[in-house]
Amino acid sequence: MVPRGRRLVPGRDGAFSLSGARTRRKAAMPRYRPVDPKVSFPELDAHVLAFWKERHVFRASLERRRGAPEWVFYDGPPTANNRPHIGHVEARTFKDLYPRYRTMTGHYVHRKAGWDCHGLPVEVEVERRIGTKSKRDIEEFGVARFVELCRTSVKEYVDDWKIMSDRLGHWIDMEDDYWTMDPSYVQSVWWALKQLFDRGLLFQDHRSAAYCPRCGTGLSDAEVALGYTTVVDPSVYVRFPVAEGPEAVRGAALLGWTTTPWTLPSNLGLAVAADASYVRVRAGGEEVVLAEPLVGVVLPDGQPEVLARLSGAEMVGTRYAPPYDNVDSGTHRVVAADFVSMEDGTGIVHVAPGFGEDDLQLGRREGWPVYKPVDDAGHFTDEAPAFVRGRFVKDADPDIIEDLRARGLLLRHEDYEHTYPLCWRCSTPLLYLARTSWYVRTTARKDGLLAANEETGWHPDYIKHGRYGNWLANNVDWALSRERYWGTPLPLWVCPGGHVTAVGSLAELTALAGRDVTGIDPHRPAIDEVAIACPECAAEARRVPEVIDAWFDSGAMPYAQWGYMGPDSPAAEILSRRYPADFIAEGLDQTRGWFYSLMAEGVLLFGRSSYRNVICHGLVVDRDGRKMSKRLGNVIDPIEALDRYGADALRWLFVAGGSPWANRRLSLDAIGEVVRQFLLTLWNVYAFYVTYANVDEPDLAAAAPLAERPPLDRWILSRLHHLIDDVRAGMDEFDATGAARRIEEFVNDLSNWYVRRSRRRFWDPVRAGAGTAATDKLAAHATLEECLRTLSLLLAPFTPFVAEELYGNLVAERDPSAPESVHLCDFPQADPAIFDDALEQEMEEVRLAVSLGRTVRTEQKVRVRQPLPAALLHGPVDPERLAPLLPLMAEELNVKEVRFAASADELGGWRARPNFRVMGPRLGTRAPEAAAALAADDGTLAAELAHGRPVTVALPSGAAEVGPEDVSLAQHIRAGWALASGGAVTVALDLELTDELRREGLARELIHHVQGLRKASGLEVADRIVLGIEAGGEPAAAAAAYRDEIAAEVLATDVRAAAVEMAAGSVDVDLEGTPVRLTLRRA
RNA sequence: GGGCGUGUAGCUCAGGCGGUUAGAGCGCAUCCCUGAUAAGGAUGAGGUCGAUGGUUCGAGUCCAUCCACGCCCA
Repeated sequence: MVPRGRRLVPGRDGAFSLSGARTRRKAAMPRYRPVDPKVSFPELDAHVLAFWKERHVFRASLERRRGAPEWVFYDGPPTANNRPHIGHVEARTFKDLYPRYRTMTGHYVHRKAGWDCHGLPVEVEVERRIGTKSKRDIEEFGVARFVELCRTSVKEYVDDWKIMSDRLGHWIDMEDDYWTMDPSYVQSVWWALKQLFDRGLLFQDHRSAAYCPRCGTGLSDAEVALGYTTVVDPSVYVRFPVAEGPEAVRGAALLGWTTTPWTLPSNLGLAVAADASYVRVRAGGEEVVLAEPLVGVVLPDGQPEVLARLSGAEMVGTRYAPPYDNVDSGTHRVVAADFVSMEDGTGIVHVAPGFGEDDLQLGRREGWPVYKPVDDAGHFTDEAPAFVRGRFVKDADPDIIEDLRARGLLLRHEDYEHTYPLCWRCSTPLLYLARTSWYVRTTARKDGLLAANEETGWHPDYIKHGRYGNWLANNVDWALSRERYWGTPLPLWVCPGGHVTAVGSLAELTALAGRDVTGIDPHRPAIDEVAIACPECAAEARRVPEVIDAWFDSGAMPYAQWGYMGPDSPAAEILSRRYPADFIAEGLDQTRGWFYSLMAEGVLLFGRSSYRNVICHGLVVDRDGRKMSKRLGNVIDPIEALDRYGADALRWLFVAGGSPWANRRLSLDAIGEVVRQFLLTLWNVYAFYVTYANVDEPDLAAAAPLAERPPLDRWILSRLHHLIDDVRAGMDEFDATGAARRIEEFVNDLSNWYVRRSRRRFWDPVRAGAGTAATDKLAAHATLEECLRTLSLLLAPFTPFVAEELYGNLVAERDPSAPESVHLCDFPQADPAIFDDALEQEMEEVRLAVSLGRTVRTEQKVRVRQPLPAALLHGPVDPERLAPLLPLMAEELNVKEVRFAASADELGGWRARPNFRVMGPRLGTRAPEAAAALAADDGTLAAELAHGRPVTVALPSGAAEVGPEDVSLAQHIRAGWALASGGAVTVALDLELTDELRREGLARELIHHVQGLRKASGLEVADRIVLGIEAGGEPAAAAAAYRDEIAAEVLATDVRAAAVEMAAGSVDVDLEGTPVRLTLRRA
């Protein structure tokens, strides 16, 4: 165990050593651990991870909030059948970010990891390995062996996930995690299913399922989706002679259309669109009925003569003669259905409920039987017409078409190209067959689901009433059963008498079975061997063969992760505290997956959704917008990316780089950019601070109170406190991206204005000796330290590693009373007393003016090292308020003074641009005319407007009055003038140079080159030197005139006009055509 | 085929309620600054804002249709 206050830190040489017992204690405050500007973030990660592990910081962060209000997070279990990819890093980033934040704001955020173990993907993975191709193969292989391999496979992949999560800094409890295959989890799911069964929400019905006749197995929806291809099928137009119906159709034939002729012997009805228009036409000597918009397509030849017209609704109830009389269902009539399309076919759809899903549901609505003269292998049974019996259905298509033609029922036959699913294993066209399935009656709770959705905070919000809301609005019952092996067994036992018994636990099963089965594995095949006596008739009941949809497992995690088995179970107390979740986060692809199963089970079992807020992030794609896949070879390995750039870079990229909702085009370069742009900028500021703080070890506690510090300090601290508010506001409304962008802007301001403008304050007194500047230096140190310290806290949830490093060095390693980790601290709270909105506004004006001044210098090709006499400033600013900030501007622009122009007119002419927001509505179509007049203005009109006087302009459509409010004014810049204008602010520079100023400029050149030489010679910042300046002409005169200033600036104890002997470094430079030789050595 | 989303500079992305001159970073070119230096600043090149049509005094923004890509569903 490492003693308190000591921790592993990297030494200067990159080696890690124990630190904490400080030996160098010169002043009131100890030195900081030196910071290498050439940081390696992956190395930083490694030692921070070691620190967290060593000190059990995650556990401590939870312990610290024990008893505090809970903020509930649920981990959506990843399917453990593949290695994690870079997209999972995004999900984990958000899963980590918000819980860390809430912990820092005073909540107890329990985080239990979970793994989704069951399901077809796992089976497929194992099948690939052992080479089985069908269910028969698996049964020959042995279900017990097969299931064992599934279990092993899951465990292997979970290890990969743990490594990735840990490396990313994702704090989640991996020790006490939940596995959906654990017996306690399975039994909790059983409890839920029994609840549903007891409430009449679990029932058996038919379901249209895709079936591969070659493999002899049903396919899951996901598998079917893999196999959509363009195929050519027969397209047949068939006559259905009307037997009885409205006048308009009597004696004609209804014209139906299908691409599956083999389903015609199973026809039970015809469907039409109620609000569409249908016509009876005479064509080629016969009369047929079809949808009006399709007449031209179906009957292109001849001139079909319209004999009658009626709506689909009027056709409902019409009876017709079916093409085959093998079925006597008494159903052969026209019904209305909303799936009838006017895009192709005839607008009259042949309905065979034994096959397609639409047909099945329509038949269910109409109370029709599920007629299916086809066996599970796709062969016609004895119920089918004699000439096709025993044959494979697809093979029978040509014979059926021929038979229809022979009997005069076929109007037309052609080829039809469309997308249709093939078996992803063997490319055989799939058949849709009605099979029995167990369902959850979610439609009975549809109102509850819709209400729960309304109360859910979706991020992004358009999911609620878009993708997800639409899905709920079209809710159908949840087809729960799967005829597979590796899954939660459906806990229903059925006796020969058809009595169904739902079993809620192994204990219940033990009671029913009359033997102790509490120790058995609740999976196939072991569970299938347990028979019970039917409670109703005492006959032997066996379990149904199905397992359940793995989505039900994952949706059960709110209660099953605790092994909840009802209000009397030991887990009831914990569930009452941790239900529902305040927050979940997963990818957009989960909309109809986990987001649904989680909400549906919550509503069905507990009457409410299982989550309050959800972050639904986009997917990661490659830089061409393509999905990342092994096949395309465009995957980014998360571990490789983490090892190369560090975890913080990836995390920051996902949070701050673009919208979380949109798909992300990701490349390794983009990650590197984050490092340079954000992390290195922050690191440079940090390294800068530590370097100078270590030179003279200031006593920060003695710094002047804020009100007495310079405006620059008050400005950055006001910005800092506004930042705190902004970050909190963003995080509270799940807008981490907005919060991160505010932080980015702040770090930019801190680095490129605060530090840039404060640099001298950190070292001047070191060189000049203590004096009046000492107070100012202390203020600078205290201010920058506060900024960095606060940033470490603000950044802790976002970039936990670099935040830990900053906090450790700046706080924890110096103050034994402070928490040892930034993640054990409270999130900062803004102090409104520090806000100074006026100052922030004024600083913006000054920065704009500086930018304009730089523009002038660039345009005039006058380098910044050359001092100029004055800058002239004009704009809608308050000179008095701006006055304290002018020294900043003078220094940055290297001018002797900044003055305000008495009037803008002395700087240049005016230009007025139309302000359409005002002028547009007022002048309407004449606005463009007025704009043209202003564009043609020579400055006269603009000058009037600039002085607040309205003008009358002559327009082609007549005179119009234009007032100052109709325009925005800017200075007009004439070529050759040393002046620049942006918005209403104008800056001019006085370019008149005296010999005096020229010499000062040369002195600054000399200083510049000496500083470069110092560095090139390997000197430390505080080393004193002896300097030799060999020059002639003006540079020599400048060196002589500014000897003391140069000496002070470059820390020279001696400045000579000759070469320094034993020089540590020398350089030859050219100053305005005069050669100069500089030499120096340590004093 | 349907639903939802996305499409803005070579690349990654911003662009409250419509306001006419569309921005940032990276990359490129030129210049500048610099004891924070593998940073920073200025200027420039680079855009038919996916396409077409419409509404409006005015459209990247609103409407319609279409195209491409992604996800989900068939």
